[in-house]
Amino acid sequence: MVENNTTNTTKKPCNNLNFDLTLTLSSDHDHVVNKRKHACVGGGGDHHGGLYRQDSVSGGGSSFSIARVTVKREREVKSQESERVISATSVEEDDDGIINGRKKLRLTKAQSALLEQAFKHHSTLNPKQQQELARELKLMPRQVEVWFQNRRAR
Amino acid sequence: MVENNTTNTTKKPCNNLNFDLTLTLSSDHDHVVNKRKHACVGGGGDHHGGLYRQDSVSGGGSSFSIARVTVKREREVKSQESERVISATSVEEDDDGIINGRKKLRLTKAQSALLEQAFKHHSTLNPKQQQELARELKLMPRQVEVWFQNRRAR
DNA sequence: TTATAATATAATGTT
DNA sequence: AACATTATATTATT
Repeated sequence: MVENNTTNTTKKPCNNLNFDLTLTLSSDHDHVVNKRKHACVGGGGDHHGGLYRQDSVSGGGSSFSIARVTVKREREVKSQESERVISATSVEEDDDGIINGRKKLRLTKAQSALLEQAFKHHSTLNPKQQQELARELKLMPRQVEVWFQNRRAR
Repeated sequence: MVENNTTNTTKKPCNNLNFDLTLTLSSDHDHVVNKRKHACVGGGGDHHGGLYRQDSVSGGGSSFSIARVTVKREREVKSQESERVISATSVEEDDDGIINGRKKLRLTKAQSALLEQAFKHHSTLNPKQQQELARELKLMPRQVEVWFQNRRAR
């Protein structure tokens, strides 16, 4: 057999359940983005760990739901009406979820900006800087690291 | 999920370079191009392959065409034909009124069917299969790849 | 609006 | 860490 292609990708992208709730705030110009996800009851859970969640807000150990703010560029609206929606994604397991498959988090503008700034300084970070940055961004060091790797790759 | 390929290492070292050259052919009718505005906070960091239409029927006369040549060089020489994938894309107006930019092609039924079949076998393809499939479908490998990605995501 | 092709990017794996 | 690939989210088009 010359071609041994046994890439057993029996991974089911069955992840957690997402609730979308929309609330309106007033702020700059962001936009509504609502995405439907399929809900899956957490059954298997064979996934290898590796991903972490970004969250950790003061408040103790209760489960907290991260809010992903997806910003979308307006076409050419100059109205300063402010209506933006924050879709908060509630996850059932949030303690130290290793149950996460491959969640893709979207960095906020602030986070990206900060990362960019840091990138301008050094394209690579020392562990110390990495930790620091991660702390500021409320991200795991690994995520910061990954970001830098991806950034370098562009 | 680490499947070893000890017997075969037909991996894709993927040392590809992309040349993109644009040639204009008899554009006697100007039209509005699409707008691909994407201002990222990253600031000058996006590069990704463009994907253009293939399958030109070349019926009409007035069209504005863009050709993108993608030359893939492989580090590992193959005993067989080393085929460089040259995809020249023309844009026509009859069958698909697609202009450059992000054009969305519509797959024919036959194409979809074949892709579906292939998908049933493996939800992912190795480069070789991808190339083969692309060849049969008269599509660019990239498009096959994208199709599989989207299919998986469903 | 829905469906889907195409793109961008976060995360993973390999070398 | 670079490099390659996959997964997922978002954008754009029909």
